[in-house]
Amino acid sequence: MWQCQGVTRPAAPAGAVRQGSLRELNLAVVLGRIAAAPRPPSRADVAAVTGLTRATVSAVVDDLVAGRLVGESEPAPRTGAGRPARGLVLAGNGPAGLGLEINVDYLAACVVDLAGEVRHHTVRRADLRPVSPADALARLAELAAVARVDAERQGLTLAGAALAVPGLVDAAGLVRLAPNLGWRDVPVPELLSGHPPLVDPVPGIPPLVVENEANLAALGELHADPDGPVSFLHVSGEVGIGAGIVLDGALFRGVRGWSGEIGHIPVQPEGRPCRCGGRGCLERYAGQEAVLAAAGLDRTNLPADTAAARLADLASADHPAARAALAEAGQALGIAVAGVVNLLDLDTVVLGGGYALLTPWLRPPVLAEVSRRVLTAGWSPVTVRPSALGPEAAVVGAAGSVVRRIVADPVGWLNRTG
Amino acid sequence: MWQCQGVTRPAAPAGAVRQGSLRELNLAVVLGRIAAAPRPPSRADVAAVTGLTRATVSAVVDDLVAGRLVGESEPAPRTGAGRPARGLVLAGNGPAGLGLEINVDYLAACVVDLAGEVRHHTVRRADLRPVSPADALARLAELAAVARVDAERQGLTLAGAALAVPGLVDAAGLVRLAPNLGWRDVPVPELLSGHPPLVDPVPGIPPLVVENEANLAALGELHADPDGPVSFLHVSGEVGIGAGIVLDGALFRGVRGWSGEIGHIPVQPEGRPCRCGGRGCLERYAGQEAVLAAAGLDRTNLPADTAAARLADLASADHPAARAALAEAGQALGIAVAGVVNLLDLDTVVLGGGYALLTPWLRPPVLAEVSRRVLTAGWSPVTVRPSALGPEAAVVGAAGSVVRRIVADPVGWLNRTG
DNA sequence: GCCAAATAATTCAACCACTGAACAAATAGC
DNA sequence: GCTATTTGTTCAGTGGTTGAATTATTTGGC
Repeated sequence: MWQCQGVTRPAAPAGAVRQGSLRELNLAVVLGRIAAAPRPPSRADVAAVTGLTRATVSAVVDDLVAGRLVGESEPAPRTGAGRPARGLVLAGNGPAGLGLEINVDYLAACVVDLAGEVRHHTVRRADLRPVSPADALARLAELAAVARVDAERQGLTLAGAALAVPGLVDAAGLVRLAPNLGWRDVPVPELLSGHPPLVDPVPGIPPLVVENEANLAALGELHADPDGPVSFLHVSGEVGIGAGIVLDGALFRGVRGWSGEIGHIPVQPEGRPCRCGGRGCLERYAGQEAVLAAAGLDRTNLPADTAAARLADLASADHPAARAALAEAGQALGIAVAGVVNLLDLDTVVLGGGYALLTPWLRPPVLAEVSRRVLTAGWSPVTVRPSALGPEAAVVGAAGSVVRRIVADPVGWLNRTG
Repeated sequence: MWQCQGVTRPAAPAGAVRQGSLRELNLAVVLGRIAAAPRPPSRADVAAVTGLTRATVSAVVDDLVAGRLVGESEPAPRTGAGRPARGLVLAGNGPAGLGLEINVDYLAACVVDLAGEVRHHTVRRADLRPVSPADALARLAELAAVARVDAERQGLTLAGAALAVPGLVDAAGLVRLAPNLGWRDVPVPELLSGHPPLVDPVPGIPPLVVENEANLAALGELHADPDGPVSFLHVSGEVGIGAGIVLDGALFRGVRGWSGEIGHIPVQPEGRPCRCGGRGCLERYAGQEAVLAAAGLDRTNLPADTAAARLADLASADHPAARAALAEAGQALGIAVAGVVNLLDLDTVVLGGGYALLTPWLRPPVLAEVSRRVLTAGWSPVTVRPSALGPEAAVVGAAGSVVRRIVADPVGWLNRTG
């Protein structure tokens, strides 16, 4: 009688449900089930799970197969008596997503197919700070062209691209600020428009999304582990510190897409001045520069992407300054994370980017601060674990965001004219 | 060509769309449109906005009118030539929500109809700290019974109830901890089960939801201003400090419903010890107790609910200690809010509860810290404004959460057997 | 005062996609 | 080889939307 449940998000009555929407919605439902299933399901399995009849599922699957979104796995999984089922899998010769990344000392491109498999991956190391944005994007376009050729050779069609950038991006793809690259107000889509198109346009799928790398890394982590938590904080420790917030299986971007600036959460209100204008920001205690300085390392002759590995080596060898530096960084990180957990009630924190390698030394102080400062820590333990993808999370997440979009709404792909 | 847009939440393929779902979904769509319209729309208006045909809208509206969810406003709005439209309004004689609140020094009950109008409101002042949870809930049940009679006298049917509690509530309605009430592990639904039922059961609508007051207050604020922001932080300053986070028009509750514990965000990592076990929590700098002490007021002979008014009076009269106390509280609040805004990229902060009255003195220091510490403050101003509902936000929000649920999913009400 | 234009709401045959049951296909076990 | 069992397809039936035609009710011009 006194059944209780939380105040849930209202079932969004976004748009009206027209006649044809029925099929459109069920295409997404069936495709989503096939994508989420641990092993290739039969039509009958899908029908049982969704509540649709087998007749309907068959009809929907026919459409999906005709549109190269779903294939049948020939060696059907055997169960027992009865006619053997034909397993349904996401097509490996249909649409794919192009992931791109520009970072301080490398460019990267990768291709991910519908099933989430990485089918192509290139990283080109280069210090991009002295390079103009236009030149950097020109080099990126070359990588993209190579990726596209490789994808087509494998029977894939690039349906969209996402570019990870270490900075703040607005809704139009303008990079407002990427401090570590030295970029300010760089109109990425415009600068790329002179180059050959990256992808084949598909209705409903934006050809290029420019997004903060920490956000895309969080998405990558989300999709890397289908059985993982659906709500978590992903903290990327690079030169700066960014965070991606995943809530209920979706990236939370904030009002303007600028969420996750955890690096500027105050951890010592009147502490060290920060280039953001504030004082005592987390970045000044747990950012790469601060940790290297505390460990007594000279960052000028240490490539940014090897700093974490170097620190991990030293810490493994019981180097006292490195250990102390990581303990201090972990404590600062823990103070910020405690605030986040108090605010958002998350139960999982993923340490990504450079932090992934350093998890053994960062986790204890982070957990100590969390258990001390989080009101609900007694009832609900917080898990702190390293990223599964590490530094590749952003590119892979970028490519994955494209295919996820197609899985969530396959109608555009199915209706494409090409 | 290079159209850009953010990585959006995937269209949730929650459940399969069966044949009948079509009508169910459209009932919600049409009802939602009628609810959201600034003035009573005609059937034709709804058809134009939703994209459904007028024939369909008429059929759907017939169902809604038959189910007492929608009525026709007799004095139809005149437009020009043509047959006059009949305005559609949410019914004032259909379902309503019962809002309840238990706080430190009062009990409250209110009834809100589908349109969001408050049709009944009672507050009973009493210090509930010395009262046992069972007795407190017994008194609350009396208030509820009175509210129910009044609602029925007005032709309303109570379809569900929500109870606001100043504490942490789990999914089963168990109040794990309500420090200022002195409650710990109070099974509210069980204690209320001996009393006459609060509401008439409706399928799909939980008869009683127990929820944190700050969360419900944020919902109240959301519905109080239909043209207001859909994402904001609502900070309730009472004895403790709680926050409700509204994202895209929905309350964000966290993994276990324990989000919003902004009072325990560290603002001085090694500062004043807090009863939560941590140090330097916001509550120790901007909570009622801290502010009163800083202002030189004795909180023991000052009822909790008049403390804010007293402070506002003193501050208005240029009382130096009160001014200084509020400046210090505002600064601490600003540090915490800056962290939240950096993390979530919100552009609106609503000061509620006791803070509403104190906004003139809290806003400047809060804004100062925000503009100093938020990375994106230069491009995106943050608005800090007082709550529109003030201390009534939680009860009204509680009752409103019930009717919102019905509007979002009217099928349960329409299919009820009663 | 009457008629045309305009807008609102309803009616109705057509159609689309799902439903449910029957049926064909394919295998395991006896 | 026969039965039980499960998968997948076929097909008439049905619910709900569609679009056009029709009715209803007002304004405005002559």
